[in-house]
Amino acid sequence: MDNINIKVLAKKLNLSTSTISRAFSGSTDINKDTRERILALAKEHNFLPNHYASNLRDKKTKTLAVIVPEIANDFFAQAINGIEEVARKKGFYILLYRTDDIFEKEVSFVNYLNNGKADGIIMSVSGEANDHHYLKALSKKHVPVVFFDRVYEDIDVSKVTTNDYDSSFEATEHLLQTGCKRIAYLVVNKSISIGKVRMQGYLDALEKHGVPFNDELIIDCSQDEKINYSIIKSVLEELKPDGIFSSVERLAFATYYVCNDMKISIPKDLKVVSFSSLQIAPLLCPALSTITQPAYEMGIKAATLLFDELEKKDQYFPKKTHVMRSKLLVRKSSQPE
Amino acid sequence: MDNINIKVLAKKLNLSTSTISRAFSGSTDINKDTRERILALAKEHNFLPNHYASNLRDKKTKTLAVIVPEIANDFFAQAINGIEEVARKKGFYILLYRTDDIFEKEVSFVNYLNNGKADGIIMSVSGEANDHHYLKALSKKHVPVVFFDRVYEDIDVSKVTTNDYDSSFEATEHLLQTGCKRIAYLVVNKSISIGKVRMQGYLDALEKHGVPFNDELIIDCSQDEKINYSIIKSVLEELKPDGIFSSVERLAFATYYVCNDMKISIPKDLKVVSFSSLQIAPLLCPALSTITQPAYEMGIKAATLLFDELEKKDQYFPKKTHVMRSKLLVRKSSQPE
DNA sequence: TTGTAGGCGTTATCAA
DNA sequence: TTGATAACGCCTACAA
Repeated sequence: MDNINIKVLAKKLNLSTSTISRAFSGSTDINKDTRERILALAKEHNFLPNHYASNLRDKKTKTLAVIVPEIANDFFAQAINGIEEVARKKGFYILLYRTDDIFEKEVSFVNYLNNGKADGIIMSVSGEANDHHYLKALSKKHVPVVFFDRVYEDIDVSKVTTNDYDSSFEATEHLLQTGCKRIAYLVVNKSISIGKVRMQGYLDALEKHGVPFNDELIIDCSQDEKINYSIIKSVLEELKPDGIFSSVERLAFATYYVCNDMKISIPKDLKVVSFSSLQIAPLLCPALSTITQPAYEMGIKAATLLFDELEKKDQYFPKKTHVMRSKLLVRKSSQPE
Repeated sequence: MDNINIKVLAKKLNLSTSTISRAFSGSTDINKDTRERILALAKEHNFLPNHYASNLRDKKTKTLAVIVPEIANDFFAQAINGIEEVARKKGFYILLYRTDDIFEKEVSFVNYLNNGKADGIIMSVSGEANDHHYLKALSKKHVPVVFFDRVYEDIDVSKVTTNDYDSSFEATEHLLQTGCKRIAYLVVNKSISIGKVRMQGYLDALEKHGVPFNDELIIDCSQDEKINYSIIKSVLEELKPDGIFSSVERLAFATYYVCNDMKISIPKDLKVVSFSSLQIAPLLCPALSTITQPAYEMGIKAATLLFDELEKKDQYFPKKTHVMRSKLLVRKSSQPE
């Protein structure tokens, strides 16, 4: 019994395919007994209606595409958990895609989604704000998109972000108050929006406190951990900053490794604060001061916005930008002696 | 221009739908110019063949389902990375599902996959070895399955595991050699296979070294972090172990938190070793001794086995069990003074 | 090299 | 309450 479908069931029960179909659709237009007979036989044969065939008919995939730069990162892992939570309640499934922060991968995946593969997309973007026609094509097809955390400003979709500017400002100010004079800003790609916004908070805090801005201390890192290690190593050797403000978690880790090897003591010789949603930040050596975003809640919110939009497919849906609060958690790595 | 499909393209170009279809299938039975005209127009309209319709015809979804207990965990995150790597090269996509270690979720998702939703399944299981007919139903439909890390022994599918017994034995022996006399074994569900195997290594090491086994020191924890915290706290208060061997990463973290709060010094008062693929284990306070599994490679291997099986769909495919090596990495948390 | 026609499995519409 | 039929978009024999 290999290929089971409603036709086969119909024949076995001397019913029509439409009746079988109704047994699964929760329709009320069906006799209770009939339904039960059908479901019993279906169960016996482990039958469920073919998802792809149903989709072909109603153009509903019950699938959400989630696009993130990386997975092995507590922020995204928790955000995905939040998205999944909501999706599951709605009976939706998650198609996951990782871009490794490579813009081309993002484009190719989004294009792939362009023909009915998913009902909606939740993404944290990976590129710079230049050519986004691939995203505009989606909106023509009424595939709703929600950005979270990393967004393209020029695209009119709902967005879930955190108050990065404020947090960056606060973190930088905190470092200055602990006595730092030379704070390096670590960033992966300073021209994408998230790098820019976070940097602006840093810059403005410096200005407010009358600390001259030093271009050298903006450290543009890469995707490659080894390269980052050597970049940071030479920064510490040559520029001798007394504070590090990292816009991305893994650059803080790289800093820790370099400091371990160079016997630089955190926080005595160097204070470190980083954007990070690492749950075990308090367990690091020393405990890492973080700007922690409500990752799980952001996932929930992004998914909720997406479903709101999906459920009002026909009407115009005003795009919303939801800004959540991140928190500066001062720990040992940035404490004054 | 909302609904674009091959019919529309055909009409615009005065061609038949079959010709359009051929332009996308890489068929050679088509004039180069014709193909280019078609592809050009398609691109202009951002058209790609509808995945669901194609699937309905060829019964190929180009989708892999991945089922894991949790996502916010370096082991699984890295394994997923490995799976995705292979999948992407084959042009496949990943449908991700998280069970939270709840058996019912696993069953319901597997059942859902039972009707042509995915071409294959890679999973790390969440239940005990009892009723597995829901998995057997899959094999009847020739949906290949590969287990990784957490497996059901009684199901005949390919498996990718690590030498957990040896590593547990080695880790326990290591703790004994550093002078531990009372080693507690932390486990989440001691009756599932992975808990059992890891425990056996622990037991045998104790026996080899003539240390009497104490039932009290097998600590069965839960899914809930707060509950785990209090379980571990009372264990440390009342049973006063001098060593902890944790079969699961998050129980080691819980131990760290408890020790921080109770001012128990690791490794002086308590030595800790844990299964964990946490990449920043060396940065913890103190650096955590781990049994580290080759998570990424396991993902690669699992996906490769699955594709091997998919590509030989018609022939009989002998199920393979691939055992990879995990490594005991001794760090500060289990060092003798 | 291109076109015609039938069917993949389901469901909505309409009729009985 | 149930059944017949057409259609979703695509692909593949087969025919031209």
